[in-house]
Amino acid sequence: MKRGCVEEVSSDPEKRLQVAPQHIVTEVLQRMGSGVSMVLDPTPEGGIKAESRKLPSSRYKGVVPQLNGRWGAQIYERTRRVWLGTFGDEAEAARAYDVAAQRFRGQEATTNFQPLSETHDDEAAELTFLLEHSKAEIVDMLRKHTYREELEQSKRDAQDGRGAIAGKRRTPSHLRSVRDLLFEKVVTPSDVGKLNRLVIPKHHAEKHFPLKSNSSMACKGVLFNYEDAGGKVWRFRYSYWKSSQSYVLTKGWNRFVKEKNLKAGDVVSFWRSTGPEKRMYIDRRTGGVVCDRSAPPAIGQLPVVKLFGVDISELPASGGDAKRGREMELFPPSQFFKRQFVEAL
DNA sequence: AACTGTGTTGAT
DNA sequence: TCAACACAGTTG
Repeated sequence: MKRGCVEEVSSDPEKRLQVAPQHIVTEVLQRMGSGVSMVLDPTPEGGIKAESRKLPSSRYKGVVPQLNGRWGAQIYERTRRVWLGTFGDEAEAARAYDVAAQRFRGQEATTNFQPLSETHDDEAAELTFLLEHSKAEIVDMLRKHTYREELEQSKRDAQDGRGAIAGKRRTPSHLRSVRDLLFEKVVTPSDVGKLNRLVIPKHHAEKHFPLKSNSSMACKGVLFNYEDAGGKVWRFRYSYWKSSQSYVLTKGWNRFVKEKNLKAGDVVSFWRSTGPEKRMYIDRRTGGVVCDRSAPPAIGQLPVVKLFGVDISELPASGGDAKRGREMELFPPSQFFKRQFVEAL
């Protein structure tokens, strides 16, 4: 039910209606809190109580009703369904579908609303944003309802670093494995406790992750994407807490602690790729051992390619084209340790 | 208990 | 591809 604070800051969705809702006509029967066919709802609906159990179809493509009155969004890729999350608002679900459709199928995709056009600066930026992220990343953002927020952040970032490296291409993955260790921290009890935050030592924070003080970024924080040794992407909110005058990773940190079973005394290290991409990596190890700087956590060079425990080296590779598998950056939300989709370009 | 999203199927 | 339906698996 919670919504991202920056929700729908950009383009007005209503003006973008492209595919007219086909069945505006029969506004569907109100969904009573009842389930599909299980509950014998005694509602005196005047004789159509049989129908009253049926879920209302959505007028939007890719949107399906949920029993609780919410809406799910989904898109199909080949034979597989890719779930895009649930939404309280039907149109919001439809917008999620549109985002996925345009990332999965390009600008020609059929959308519920006006598709993104490169003629508007704003929408061109969004198209770029879409291409800069893998399908899995986009889906993850949609499911977590962080898409708008991350899009806006990327626009802000683009403002800052505009100029020199305008039209550069994506760095090939084999060039992304070179990483510099930025710093590491032995986590304290409070870092792994119920405070749900990691304090970044001030000197490291100011050196590697400077926040312009007084900027909105400093108060509300920014989102960081980190990749772990398994290739999974973690998103953390990074911000400055005035009260304690400290830099912290907040939202998202708790999940990392839980999933990695991080304990006080363990060491987390932060890395950055040396290429122009400036990808960031996070790694962890159990307490005490000194890190070997010459051996950064490498992915993509392992003999066996594993994705969340699933060996993907056997997946169909379609003609053995080397280009295939370029974008195998899967990182399904932690709940799904199954092969959701491996995208090839 | 409430909710999410997967398993499955039939229609297009 | 797609949505409808049922309901198992998760989450709060």
